Amino acid sequence: MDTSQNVYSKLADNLLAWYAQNRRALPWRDHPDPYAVWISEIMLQQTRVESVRPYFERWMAHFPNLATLAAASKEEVLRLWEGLGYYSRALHLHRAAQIICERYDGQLPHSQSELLQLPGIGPYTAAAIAALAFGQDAIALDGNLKRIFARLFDVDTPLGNAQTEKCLRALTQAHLPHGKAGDYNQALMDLGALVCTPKNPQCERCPLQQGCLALARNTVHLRPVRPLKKRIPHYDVVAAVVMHKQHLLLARRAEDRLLGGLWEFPGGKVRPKEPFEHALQREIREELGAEIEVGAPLGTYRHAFTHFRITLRAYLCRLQANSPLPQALEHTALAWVTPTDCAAYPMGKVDRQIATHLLEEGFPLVSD
DNA sequence: GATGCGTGGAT
DNA sequence: TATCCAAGCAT
Repeated sequence: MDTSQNVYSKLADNLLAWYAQNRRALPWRDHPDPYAVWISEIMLQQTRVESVRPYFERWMAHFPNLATLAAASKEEVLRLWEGLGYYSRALHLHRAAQIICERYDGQLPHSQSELLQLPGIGPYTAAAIAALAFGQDAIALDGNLKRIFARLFDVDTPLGNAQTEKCLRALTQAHLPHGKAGDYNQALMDLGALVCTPKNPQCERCPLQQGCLALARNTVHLRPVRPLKKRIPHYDVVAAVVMHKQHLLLARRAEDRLLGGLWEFPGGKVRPKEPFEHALQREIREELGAEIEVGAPLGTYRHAFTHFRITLRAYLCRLQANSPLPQALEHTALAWVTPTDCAAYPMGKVDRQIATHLLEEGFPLVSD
């Protein structure tokens, strides 16, 4: 008789039975190899399944295995990632692939401690790979699991709080069916995505409703308790489409900053009460050591980042006759391109909109 | 431990 | 339109 805890809890029983009938068909579930699990887990960080789906398919077609990823260029990797956001994920993925090739003969390590050493892999992803790819008893404590267990046990302390996290980890661990961590984790993620959703949860369809304390107390909509949010600032930003000798200027952003590694039309924040044209001349002088004439406005773009919003105004610009050529003083590279060339340069959303606009509206023919 | 890091969809 | 938020990680 097994007297250890290797007796599945009623919770896990009900959950796994529900999962057997309701599991989602997801592209990465058709790929049994650890590489696919890893790629999908990185893409899914803070990102919705429906956003990830086409990116994953395209990525696997382009980089079918770890070796092809390791051999790729950063530009290629970022181009395939463009639009997914949090671009350091792509650069970390690329660097980790190279480390795995060198240090582990191209095979993802199995232990969570070794996985944790790799760039872009934190506690969640290490546990997810260990459980889903290698069948280990690990808890991938993501937002879904936290939400579900905060409701099941009516946890009334805020997420992010160390005590709350410890409590939720203990609760999820206590119900883990040994040897079935892969299904357990994925079942909870599917339940969180399909039934125990952040808004309008479908409690009447939930396989765990009988044991849900928040449902019994009518506090489901209050759980989990979210930490207080800060107001996000708004900035006016200007960007220069610098034309010179029938080409326009792109600049590559530093890799450790916002939109790291992506190419942009250079510019920057407008200071309070500063005229837009003046701000643009100042930014180009500071960043590129060049003097420009600011010409026609090319458009206004509003965009929301996670922690601030911008209104960006783009202007057609030319180098002043006596200006030095632009240099990459704050960027990592510069390129003179045509609008058609832009497709090859990974960009963030707004810069891509500007590039597309230039392509569609025609390249302004300015002689100089 | 707090902050910085994208984007698109739902409400 | 504004807000919320979705399978976190690095510093």
